Amino acid sequence: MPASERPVVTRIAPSPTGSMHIGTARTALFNWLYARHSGGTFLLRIEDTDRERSTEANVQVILDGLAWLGLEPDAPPVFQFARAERHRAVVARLLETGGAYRCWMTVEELAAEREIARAEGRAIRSPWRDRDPPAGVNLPHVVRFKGPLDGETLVHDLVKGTVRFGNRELDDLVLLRSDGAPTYNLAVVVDDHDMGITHVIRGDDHLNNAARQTLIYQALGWSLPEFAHLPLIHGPDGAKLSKRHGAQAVGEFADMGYLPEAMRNYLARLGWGHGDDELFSDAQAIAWFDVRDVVKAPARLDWNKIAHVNNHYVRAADDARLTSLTLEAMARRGETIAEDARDRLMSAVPLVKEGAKTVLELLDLSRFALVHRPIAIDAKSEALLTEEVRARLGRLAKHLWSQEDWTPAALTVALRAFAESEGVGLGKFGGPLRATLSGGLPAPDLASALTALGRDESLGRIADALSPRK
RNA sequence: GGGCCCUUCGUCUAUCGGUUAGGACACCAGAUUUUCAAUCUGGGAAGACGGGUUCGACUCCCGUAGGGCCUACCA
Repeated sequence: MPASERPVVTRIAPSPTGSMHIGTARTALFNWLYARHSGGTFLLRIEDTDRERSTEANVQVILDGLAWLGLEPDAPPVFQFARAERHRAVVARLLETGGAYRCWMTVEELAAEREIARAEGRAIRSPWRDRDPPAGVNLPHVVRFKGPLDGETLVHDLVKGTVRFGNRELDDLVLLRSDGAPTYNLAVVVDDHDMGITHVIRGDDHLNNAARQTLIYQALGWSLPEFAHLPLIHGPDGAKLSKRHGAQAVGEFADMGYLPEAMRNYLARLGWGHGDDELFSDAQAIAWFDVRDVVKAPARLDWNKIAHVNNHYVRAADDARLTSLTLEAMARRGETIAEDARDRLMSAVPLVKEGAKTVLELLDLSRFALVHRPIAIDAKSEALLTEEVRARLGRLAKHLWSQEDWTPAALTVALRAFAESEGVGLGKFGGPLRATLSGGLPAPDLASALTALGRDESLGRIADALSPRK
C-alpha cells in the first residue's frame, strides 16, 4: 500500500554526536505537528551508527531536548546501532540479488578515482562493479550499492516538488564498511521501512540522499515513503547557524530563558505560516499544519522576533511557574538564594512580567525586590535625594506609617492624597521615592513596588535612605 | 569542478495571472509618564537582474547574478 494511503507515521532521527541543534528541534516540531494533524504517530530514532562520535550523554541531550520542547515521541526510541544485524541481512539480500557488490578498492585507489570522476563531472565508480573477487577473498572490503549507470531518478518531494537526478551523478555508495558496520544511507532506508514511516520529513541537506535512498528502496522492492525536505535555518546574517550567532543548541535557548511553548510557536512560524497568524496555540498549529505549506526558502533566526513571541508567552505564563524558572536561573548563575527569595519573587513576578522578554529578564526586573537592606543607591538616584526632598520623604514615610491597607489601589490613593497635602504633583517625589525603594534598579510603578516589597521592607528602605550616611 | 535547492520590506511571511503588494518583528515620530518597560497613534520600508508567454505577471517559462546543500568506509 502506498505510503500516502497508510496511517501517518513520522520520525525525528537525530544522531547523538553533539548538542541538539535548533534546526533539529524544528524538524522534530514539524514531524510532530504533521503526525498530530493527521492523527498519526510520531517516532524517535537515535542514529548512533557513528561509534566514534556517538555518546550516551548526547542521547540524553536529545531526550531532554525533546522533553523540554514538549515533543515526546509516541514510542520508546529505536537505536539504529542495535539493528546492525538486520541491516547486514538486508545487504546480504542485495548481494544475492545483484543489487550490491563487494569492493576491494584501497584508499589510494579511491582517492585517485575520486579525482578522475570529479574532473569528468560524474560520480565515482568502482572497478569491482563487474569484476570477479580477488584471489584472497579474506581481504578487507566494503559492500557498495550497485546503482543504475544511466537514466533518471525522480524524487517527489512534498515541499520542493518533483526533483530529477541523473543516475550517472549518483555514486555507488558504501552500504557496509570494511569492518562490517552499516552506513547511514542503508540504515535509514531499512529502519524507515521497518518502522513503517510514511512521511520522511527532514532537513534540506538530505535532498540529495533522497535520490540514492530511492534507488535502494527500488532495489529492495519496497514502497517509497513520502518525502518532505525542509529548508534549513540560518543565522541572522544568512550564514550557517553557528555558536557565533548566540545559540544553536536547544539547551542554550532553555538556559537563556525562552519558554518551550514560545519556541514551538516561533519555530513553527519559521518556514511555515497560516495566513497572517503569528501567535497561536499548539491546538491551532496542529489543526492548521501541513508539510505541503512549508516555505521552500531557508529562513534566518531573528532574535527580536523570538523575544517578542517569548514575551507573549511569559505574560501568559503562571506566576508560580515563572518564579520557579527564575529561581532555577539564579541557581544556574550560582547565586545564593535567600530564604524569603521565593516569596519576594512571587510578589514581584506578576508586576514585572509584562516587560520581560525572557526568564533572565524576569530576574533582572525582579532584582529590586531581591536585594537586601540597606540597599545600594546608585549615583543618579542619590542625586535626586536633596535636602528638600529628604524632608518631604520623611513626611511621606510618616504618612505611610499610618497606612493600614497595603494594596496597590489603596496605596495609589494614599500617594495622591499625600501629593495633595504637600501641594505638589507626584513628579516632585515619585522619582526620589523610587530611588529609596529600588536604589536605581528598574521597578514597576510605585504603588505596585510598595506592595511587592511589603510594608516593613518599604518603610525600612525609605528609612535607610533618609538616615545619615555612614 | 559537478549535481541539486532557493530568491517579496532589514527579518519572518501573505499573495496561489488582474491587490493602492497585506500582516508581524525591528526601526522612526508623537501621545502617556513616578525610572526602565509596557501601552496607544502615526510613519518609512519589498517582488535580485534580463528576456520571454499573456489583453494583463510577484505569480508561468528561459537565462544571469547571488545564497545554500550535497559531492565520506559522518549522519
